[in-house]
Amino acid sequence: MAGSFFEDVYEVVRLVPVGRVTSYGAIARYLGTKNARMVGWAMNALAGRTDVPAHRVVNSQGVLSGAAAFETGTTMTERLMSENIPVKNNKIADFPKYFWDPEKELG
DNA sequence: ACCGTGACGTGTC
DNA sequence: TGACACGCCACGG
Repeated sequence: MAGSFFEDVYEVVRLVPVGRVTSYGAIARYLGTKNARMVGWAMNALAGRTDVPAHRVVNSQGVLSGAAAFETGTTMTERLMSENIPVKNNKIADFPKYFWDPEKELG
């Protein structure tokens, strides 16, 4: 599958269940890289695409650090809210409750 | 092959 | 708590 690092990232993001979120660092560790920035960078290249649920990826604190990359500054928040994920001030409330760890869930 | 860039993470002050 | 510095590495030019 490893066509490229980006594709691997996208594939993991697609595996995130509705109503759940994961973090850049979690994806980075799952893919074996030590740099979460690579994941963030891959997500940046995703701007405008709808075939990957980019809104389900936040930073380690549950903050929607990539909200600015969406259509509007509130698009990411609204998408999460529509999936029953509470967002307050660009941050997910009860983040640990909705966190989905690929390494733990997928193995 | 070198350089700049970057939706992060963690440790320190 | 909050702000800052540094490490990490894939990709395009």
